[in-house]
This record gives sequence, C-alpha cells and structure tokens, in this order.
Amino acid sequence: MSDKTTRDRIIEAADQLFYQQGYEHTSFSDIADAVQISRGNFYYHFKTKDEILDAVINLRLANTQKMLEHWEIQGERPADRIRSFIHILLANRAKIKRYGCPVGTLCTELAKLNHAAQGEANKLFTLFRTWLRRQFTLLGRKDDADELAMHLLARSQGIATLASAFHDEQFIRQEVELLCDWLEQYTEDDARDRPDAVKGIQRKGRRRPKQ
Amino acid sequence: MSDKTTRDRIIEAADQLFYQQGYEHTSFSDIADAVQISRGNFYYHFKTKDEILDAVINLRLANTQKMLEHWEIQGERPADRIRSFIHILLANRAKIKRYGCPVGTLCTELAKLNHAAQGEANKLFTLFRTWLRRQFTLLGRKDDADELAMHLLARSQGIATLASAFHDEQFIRQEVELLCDWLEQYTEDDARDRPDAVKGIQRKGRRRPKQ
DNA sequence: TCGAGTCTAGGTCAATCGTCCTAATCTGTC
DNA sequence: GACAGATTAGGACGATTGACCTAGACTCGA
Repeated sequence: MSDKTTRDRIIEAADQLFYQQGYEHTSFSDIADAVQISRGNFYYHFKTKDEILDAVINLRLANTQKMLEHWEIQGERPADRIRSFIHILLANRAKIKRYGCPVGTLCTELAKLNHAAQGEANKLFTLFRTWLRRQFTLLGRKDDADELAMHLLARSQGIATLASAFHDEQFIRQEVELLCDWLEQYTEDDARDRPDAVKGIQRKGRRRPKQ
Repeated sequence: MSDKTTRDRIIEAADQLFYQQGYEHTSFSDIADAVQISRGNFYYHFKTKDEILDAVINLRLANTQKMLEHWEIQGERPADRIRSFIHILLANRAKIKRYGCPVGTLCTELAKLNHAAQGEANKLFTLFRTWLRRQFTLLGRKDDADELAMHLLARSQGIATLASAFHDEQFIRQEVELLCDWLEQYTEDDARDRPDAVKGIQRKGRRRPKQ
C-alpha cells in the first residue's frame, strides 16, 4: 500500500471521495487530508481539479476494462458473464445503499455541472454497454443486442438509485432476482450446447415477451 | 406571473435552478439574479440556503400530490392511472434528456452531501411509491403491490439516468413501450369489467412471469 | 562530495461562498 | 400628512475555495 507513488495514492483517495461525497463537494484539502500530504504538494502532481477528475475517470475505466476482460476469460458462457454483471449489485450492495452507483452518480453530477469531462465519464457507461451488447450478440440476439444492453444498464441504474434513496439492501436482492429471471429467457437458445440446463416447461410461455 | 409574491418567485426560480444545476452548484447570487432581486433582499425571505431547499421540496411535494390526485379523478381505471405515471417520461423527455429526473437527481445529490433534508426529499419518492402501490392493489395485486410499485419506480429512474447520460430521447420512447407491455400483464384481471379490452391469446403465456 | 532532478511543505492570492446588517423605500391605515 | 410594518437594495463579514509560488529536503548517479 505504502509503496505506491504519491500520485497513485492521490488518485485513489480522490476516487473514493468523489464517490462518497461527489466531485464538487470534495475539495483539495479533503483529498490532501486523506492522503496526509500538504495542499501545496498536491499542486505538484495535479495542476487543476479537472486533472484529478480525468485521472480518476481513467483509473475507473482501466479497472472496469480489466474486470470485464476477466469475466470474459473466467465465464466462457455469455449468460454467465451477464450474470456476473448483474451480481455487482449484490457484491457492492452495502456501498450502493450508501452512495449509489459510482458510474451513474458521477455522470449525473457532471451533467448538472455541465462539466467538460462529461464525455469521458460517459465512456464508463459505453464500456459496459459495448461489452453487454457483445454478450447478447453471442447469445444470438444480434438484432436487439444493444436494446437489451441498454435495458439491463437502465434497470441496474434504477435499482441503485432507489436502494440508495430508501436505504434498502433487500430491494437490491429482490430486483437482482427479477433481473436473473429476465435474463433466463434469453439464455435458452444458448442452452442447446449445455445438456445440464434446466429447461422447465413453466418457462416456455414467457419466452421473448415482445421484447 | 408578476402578481406572485417575491417569496414564491424565489422558490420557483430555485426549483428550476436546483433541477438544472444541482443544489450545491446553485448559489444565492444565481437565484437572486434569476428573480432579479438583490442578494440582500433574499435574506429577508430565507435565512439559510437550507430553508430554500425545504421550500422547494415542499413545493414539489404539493405539485406532485396535486398531479397524482388529478390522475385519480381523471382516469377511473387504475391501469390508466399507472400509464399516466409512465407517460411522464415521454412528456418530459426533453428535460429528462438534459437534466435527468428531478426527484432522482435531487435525492442522489443530497445523499452525497449527507444533507439534513435527505428525508424530506425522499418523501417525493414515497409519494409516488404509495400512490403506485394503491393502484396495483386496486388491480388485485394486494400481495406484491409494493414490489411492483418499487419495480416501476426503479425502471423509470434508470431510464432517466441513461437517457441523460447518452442524450438519447429515442431510448425513452423505446423503454416506455417496454414498460407499457410490462404493465399489460397486470391489467388483465382488471379487464373483466371492461368488455372492449383486447385479450389476445398471444399475451396469455407471459402473464405473471414469476414476478 | 557534489549537483541536478524529484518531491514536499507551507503560505499567499483573488474569487466566491453563505450569512448578516443597516439604511432606504414602498404600502396601507389612521 | 404621519406613522408602522413590510419589503428592498447594497454592502460587509469571515470562511473556504481552486490556483499558484517559493524555499527547502530528498534521491541518486557522476
């Protein structure tokens, strides 16, 4: 931990603080205090606040990329990979309850500030969108892969927003289950090459409900 | 317009600015400039910034309450009322694209600031939640009325967040259609006393998909 | 040992923030 | 017209912000 460069420690502290308090509400002093360096030292590493924001976004982009690639290696079946995405909500439920989704809340804030880094922050969404689209394409949903990706993204965002507003972790669990049910209907085509798949009759009727 | 009291004009200007720029990013000067009064005059009407926020939230609560009551009078069938709710997304799509959902973004911001008015702002969500729950109960979904209400709220929030991030109005239309489809499956019980209802066979299968 | 480059500490700067005060002006009543 | 209360204008306050500067300390190869 302490062998990291000061610059990296600043970025990580800023990352946490931006998530927990918001970008605008986090001052130079806040970050400096967290890293336990002087405000002056700060300026040596970052000339402006925007520069820190860029660095934080780039860090998040890199980490997200890494996570998605990891899922692509680990889970060979697209449905499992999408399930991994859905399960972030569960894994991070405690933080989501307190601070919402790191991606959504940042993009929302920067949109209100009309900040120059809006585009960069939105790349985080695009990263997920593109990745999910690819998974749905692999599931044989070439034509509506992007719609499905956006739908899933939106559902996740809404869950995070409400879980945070109502401080309700149970709601996350409840909605994650619904999302997994929703996903099931698109995995049946995929199940052909998976003999151990449970193909219950009860699911037959609600396959592709118009979507 | 000009016969309104200065206080009301302040509240309305603050309401708009808080929505467009966010609460913290809106200063006394911003509001004073918008209303075209001096900053000093401002203090005569509101002692602190928190007081303005409270007033704005109360205004929104009152307006929302009025809207919901109006829907309850106008549309006698619960399904139509819920459809009215869903259609806010369409009616306000231009503003949502630019600024997101007024309720969601405010609650998210106040949560990050750990602001005292968090609870008050969340009442806006509770207002919708309770109202939707009542409508679903009237639809005969007594047992899961709250789950359905929360699910619909979450979907709406997610749509607003992504439409704003991607500056995509078409996405709103697309998802609203999905929401209406989703709603259909719960309106069939209700359709018994409505002979003109279209009860297609194709919808039979996907009725109550586990939810 | 030296010195160039890297890093850090602490202070200064103008601008802006929310807050507050006072004097002037408006409005309606007697 | 005189007076009281409501309303307004404009400035001033202490604090904090992001930005910036400079002097000193560290590091490491020559």
